[in-house]
Amino acid sequence: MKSPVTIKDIAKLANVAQSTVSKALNNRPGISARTRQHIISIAKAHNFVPDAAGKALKNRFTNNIGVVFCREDYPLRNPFFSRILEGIESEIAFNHYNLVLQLIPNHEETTIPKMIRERQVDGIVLIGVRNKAFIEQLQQAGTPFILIDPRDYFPDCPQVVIDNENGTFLATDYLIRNGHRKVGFIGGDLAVPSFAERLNGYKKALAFHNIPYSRRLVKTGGFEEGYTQTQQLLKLSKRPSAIVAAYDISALHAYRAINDAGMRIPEDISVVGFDDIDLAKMAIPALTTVRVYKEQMGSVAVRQLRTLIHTETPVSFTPIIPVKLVERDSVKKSED
Amino acid sequence: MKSPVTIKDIAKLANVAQSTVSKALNNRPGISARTRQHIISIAKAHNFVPDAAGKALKNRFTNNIGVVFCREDYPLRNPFFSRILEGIESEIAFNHYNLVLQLIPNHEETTIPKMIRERQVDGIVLIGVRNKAFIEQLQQAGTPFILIDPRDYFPDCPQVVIDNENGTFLATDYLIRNGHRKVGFIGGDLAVPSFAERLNGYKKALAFHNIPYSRRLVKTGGFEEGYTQTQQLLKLSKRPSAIVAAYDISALHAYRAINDAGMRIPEDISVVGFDDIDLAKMAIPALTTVRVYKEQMGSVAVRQLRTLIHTETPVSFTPIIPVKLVERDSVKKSED
DNA sequence: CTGTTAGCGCTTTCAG
DNA sequence: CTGAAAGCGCTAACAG
Repeated sequence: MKSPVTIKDIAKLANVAQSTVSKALNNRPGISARTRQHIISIAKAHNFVPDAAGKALKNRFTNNIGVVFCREDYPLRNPFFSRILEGIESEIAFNHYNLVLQLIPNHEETTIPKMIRERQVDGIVLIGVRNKAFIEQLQQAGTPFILIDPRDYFPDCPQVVIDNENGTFLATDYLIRNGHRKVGFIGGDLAVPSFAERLNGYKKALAFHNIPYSRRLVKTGGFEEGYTQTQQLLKLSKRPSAIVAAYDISALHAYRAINDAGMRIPEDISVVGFDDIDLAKMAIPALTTVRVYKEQMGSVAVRQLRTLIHTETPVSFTPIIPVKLVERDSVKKSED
Repeated sequence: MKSPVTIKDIAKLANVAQSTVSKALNNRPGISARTRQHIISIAKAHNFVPDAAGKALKNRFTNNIGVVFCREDYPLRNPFFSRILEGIESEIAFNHYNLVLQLIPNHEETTIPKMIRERQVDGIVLIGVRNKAFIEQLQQAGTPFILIDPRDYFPDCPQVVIDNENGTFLATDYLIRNGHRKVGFIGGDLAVPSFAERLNGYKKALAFHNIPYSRRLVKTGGFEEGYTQTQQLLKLSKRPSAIVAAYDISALHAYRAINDAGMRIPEDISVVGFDDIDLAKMAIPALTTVRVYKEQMGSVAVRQLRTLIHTETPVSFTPIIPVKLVERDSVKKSED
C-alpha cells in the first residue's frame, strides 16, 4: 500500500496553509477564487482524496450508512430482499455514502451491532427486526435508524411499509371478478404485521363481494411451507378453484404441490402471488402477482434515514409504497 | 446521537493515563495484571467501544473489507452471487471486520472505487471484473485485492476459481453414461474464462467417450438467452436428447423453451445445469446440476485477502473450489 | 483573505 | 510498571 497524499502535501505544494486547502476543497467561504482554483487544480493533479478516518474524527459524521438484516434464514438468497438491497445501494452510492452490510442471526438480535458501537456509520436501515429490546437499545443510544419490513409491531419507529392490504385486495378481487368464488389463501406467520395485513386485504375483498370468509380456506405457518399448505387446500372436500399466496415464493411452492397432485395451472386451479420477484415471470406458467416496488422501498428508506441523521428533532413519517397487480398466465379467466 | 464514552473517560474513571488504558485493552505488555483487570472491568461497565475513526487514523488499518461487484446487470438478483456474498459476509463478520459493499456499473469500471480512494477499507474482493486498466490501477496504487469469477483473464492476480472444467465433464459424462449420445450445450459468452472452461469440460467428456464434437450442438451468447438457444437446438433436424447448460439460469430458460415446444423433461429431453442455485431443486422437475460451493468461494476469498493485507510480499496463490454432480429429476436414465 | 493553532480518539514512543 | 506528550489527517476558531 503506497502512502497516500494528504492535505498537508497539497498545502505544501500549493504554498498555502492546510486550513486554506480545507476551505478550498470543502467550498467554505473566506477564500479568493484564485487561490481556490489553484488549490483545486493541484489537488486534482495529485489525485488527492481526503482520508475518511481523518474527516470522520473531526466531523462526527462518517458518511457511512449501515444496512442490517436480522433474520433467521438467509436473507440475501431471498430475491425480494436482494432487490431492496439494490435500491438501498443505489441511493447510498448516489449520495456518495458508503454502505456497510451486516447480517445478524436472530439469536444475536439483542446487542447493538458492532458497526454502530464503534461509530462506523451515521445510521442504519434495519430489515426484518423482530426483537423489541433491540430497538429499545438503539433508541436509548440515540442511533438514527429506519425499519423495512419489520417482523413485529413498532408503531413509534420510522419505517417504510408496503401497501399490503391493498395488494391482496386487488389480487383477490381480480380472482373473484374472473369467476372464482372459492379462493384459498396461503402464506406465513400471523405474528408478522405485513402478513397479517395481506390476510386482511383478502378478507376485505371477500366481504366486498359478499363472499363469506372461511377459516378453512386459509393456511398459515412457515414462510416456506407453501407446498404442504397447498396440499391441505387440495385435499378439502370442496377444494378452491384459486389460491392467493402471500408471497411469490409460497406461490412457487404451490406450483409444485399442484403439479405433484397431477393438476394443471390455470386449467384446474389458478394461483396469484405477491411481490413480483424475478422468478414470477419465469415460472411455468408465468405467475400473475402483485408487484411491489422493492428498489423504491430501499431508496426511500435511505432518503428518510438521511434526513433523520441530519435533523435534530426527527418527525416520524411512514412512507407507504404502492402496489400494482400484474396479470400473467396463472389465472383462469371467465369468458364474458 | 448521545456522545459516546471515549478512552479518555475510561482513563479518568480508572485513575490512570490514556496510554495505560490503551495498553490494557489491546493486550499490550508492560502493565500489571491488576491494573489491566481493573481497567477492563471499568471499560466493560461503561460499554466502552473504541472509535473506529480514531483507531484507523493511528493504526493505518480500518478493519474494513470492501466487496465490489462490477457488472452490467444486477448482480445481487443473481442467486449465485448472493450466495458468494453470504460466504464473504460470514467470514468478514467472524473476523470482526466490517463489510463495505459497492456495485459498480460496467461503464464506471475504470476509476478506483471511492471506498479505497478515501482509505475506508484495507482491501477489496472484486467480483466480475472485466476491465484490465482498472486492475492495473489497483496494482499501481498497491491496493490488496482478490478476484472472484473474473470476466477476463488476469493470470497474475490472486483469485479464487471454480473447477469449471471438471464440472461440465462430470455433467456430460453422466449424460453419456445414461445413454445420451447427442448432447447439446448452451451458455454464455466465450470471452468469459469460466464459461470457456465449462465448454472445455464438455468437449473433453465427449472426447473421452469417442463422441465427435459438433459445433452445431453448442449455442453460446448472452447469459440470459437460454430460451432462444434451446429453441435453436430443438429445431435441429437431429435434435439432441439432452442439453447441458453452463448455468442453472440458462437451464431454467431451457425449461421454458422445452415446455413451450410441447415437450417434456426428462421424457423427451434431458437437462443438466451448473451452479446448483436454490431454484434448481425447486424447479419442476428438480434440476440435476453441478454444485458449486458458493459460500466457500466467498470465505476463501476473504481469508486470502486478509493474508494479502497483512503480508509484505504476497505470494499469489489460486485456490480452486471443488465441484460435485447432484442428481435430481431432469435426466432420463437408461435402464441397465 | 490567509495562517496559526488546537483538538477530534486513539496508539506509541519515551521518561520517570 | 505507569504517565506525559506527540502525532495520525482533518476542520474550525481565531488572529493577523
